[in-house]
Amino acid sequence: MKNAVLSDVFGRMADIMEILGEDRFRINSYRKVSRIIGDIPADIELLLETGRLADTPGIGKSSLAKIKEFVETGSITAHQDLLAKIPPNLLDLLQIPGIGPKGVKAVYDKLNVTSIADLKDAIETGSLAQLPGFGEKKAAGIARGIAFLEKSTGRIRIDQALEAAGIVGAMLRSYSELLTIQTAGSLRRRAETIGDVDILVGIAGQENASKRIIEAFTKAAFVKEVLASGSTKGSVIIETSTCDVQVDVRVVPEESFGAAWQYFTGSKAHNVRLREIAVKAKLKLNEYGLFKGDKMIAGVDERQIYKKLDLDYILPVLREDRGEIEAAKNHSLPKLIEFADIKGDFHMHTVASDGDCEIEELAETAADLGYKYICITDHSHSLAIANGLSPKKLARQIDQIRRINEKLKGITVLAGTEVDILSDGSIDFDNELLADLDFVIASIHLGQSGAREEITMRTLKAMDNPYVNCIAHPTGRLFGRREPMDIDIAAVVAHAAQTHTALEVNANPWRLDLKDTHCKMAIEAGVKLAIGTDAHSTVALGLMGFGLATAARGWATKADILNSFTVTQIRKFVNKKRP
DNA sequence: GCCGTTTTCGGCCCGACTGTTTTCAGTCG
Repeated sequence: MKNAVLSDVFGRMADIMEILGEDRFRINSYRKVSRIIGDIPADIELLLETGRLADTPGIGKSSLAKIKEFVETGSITAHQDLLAKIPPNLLDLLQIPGIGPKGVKAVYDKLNVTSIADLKDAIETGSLAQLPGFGEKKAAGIARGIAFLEKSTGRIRIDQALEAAGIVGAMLRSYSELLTIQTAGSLRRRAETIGDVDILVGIAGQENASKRIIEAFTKAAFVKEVLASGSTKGSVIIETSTCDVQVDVRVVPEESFGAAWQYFTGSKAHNVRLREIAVKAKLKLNEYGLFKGDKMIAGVDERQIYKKLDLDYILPVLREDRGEIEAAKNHSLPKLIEFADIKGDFHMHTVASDGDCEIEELAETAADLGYKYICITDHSHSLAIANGLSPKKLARQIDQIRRINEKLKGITVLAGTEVDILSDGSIDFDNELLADLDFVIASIHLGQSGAREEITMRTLKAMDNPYVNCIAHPTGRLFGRREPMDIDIAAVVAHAAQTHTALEVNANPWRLDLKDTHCKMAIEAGVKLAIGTDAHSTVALGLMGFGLATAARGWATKADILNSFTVTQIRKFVNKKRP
């Protein structure tokens, strides 16, 4: 929790310094520290104590002192000093697309604008357009930016981004079969949420073709608003079934496609590191290729970019500058979990609780996906709102599953439950009943707003139960709807390792819980991860890929993921904990 | 502010698009 606040403090210091026009390299350092702290899954105090923070690249003496001050006193003097230099609401202006630090400083200095409301007034009265360096068009653009900001919910979920990419991709494919079309950006990296959708188009030959493609894209029927339209790049807002999405299309010549794909996939931090490596090797890296002087030495193929920089190929899910570049240098990148490794799904609901379909339907769909098993995990009786099963009903479902298994070929249905962790940390079913199940996942649904100690205690106590094999959606977050519970993940991970309990990677794009950095933390502690789609329909079994990507973003290999186990191996895993 | 198989000082990644510019700054990714 402190990490997020601290990361924000460094970010805000950078923002203020930028408005004040201070040295941009210094500002960059603050931004980097902000990102690094935001990426750290463990509590910052712990890292500070162990001295590991001081060894972290990017965090120097000065930042370390500020972090120490924050941990000890709860605030940073330098931050307070900076805050005193600007009106409190001025930073809000930076959120508006179309106005940056220079613009914010100008409207503050010249028009005494100190908030978004002030800026709106300045646009309406025309005084913004009068300001040197601005003008009618710029003022109108900023007005649109404010409107967008007021309506937007911020970043979108990955399923929403994929829908937008599908819409634009289909249009581009129908425009010409000869185009190479790929998604890039945070969507390709399968980041947990997406800012805008980046689509890259490769064309062979003709000069004018690029401009025509951008024109066709920006004039397509799905376009709600054009943000930019040039000869190689177009940026628009499109409407999807659930929200408005910004989509950027960039066209590059085929011979540069690999370099461009690398470049537009990011992350920015990853790319900065790569270009630094290029510069050190007396090379230049941009979206058109890797160059030695004027000569292109890589560009068509993305893999060649990494190769020529003396790096092993880094999969998009790892490109966050979280140690993957160092690992690529000394050939120690993990072999990440792949869909082909997945043999089953640990979390799904049937009509017996709040799902839409029968056990057999789930089994058939899973078999079509190539799975060897599924685990049925309906809710338990305390979760009345989800029609949770009584002990009697669960006992009957277990019998039903045994009978179904006698008929099924090629796939095994495991009898399980998603049992509620009650307010005192006890489990919603008796151990006697749990002992009849093949696999038990436990989760908190009630009292999620409890204090940190309480939520953590409940979770740890649940893991002490010898029949609990996995904690489902450990933080309970729902993007845009519910903040994660206040829970000590480091303690949960340590206890999971101790009690031989797996942690779930919930694959639902609303959840992705555990998240990537928490997955990495769990893996480093030797904890197994169980990916569960939490499907309430057969279609939702297809969400596996999101959980898989999240685990892979946490550097998961086959050995870390319970879904790669056979049924026999799962029984062994379960029995190891049982009395 | 951070960092160092060319450096403890002097560097620090790269380009497209827009608008207000008469040669470029600001913003964005």
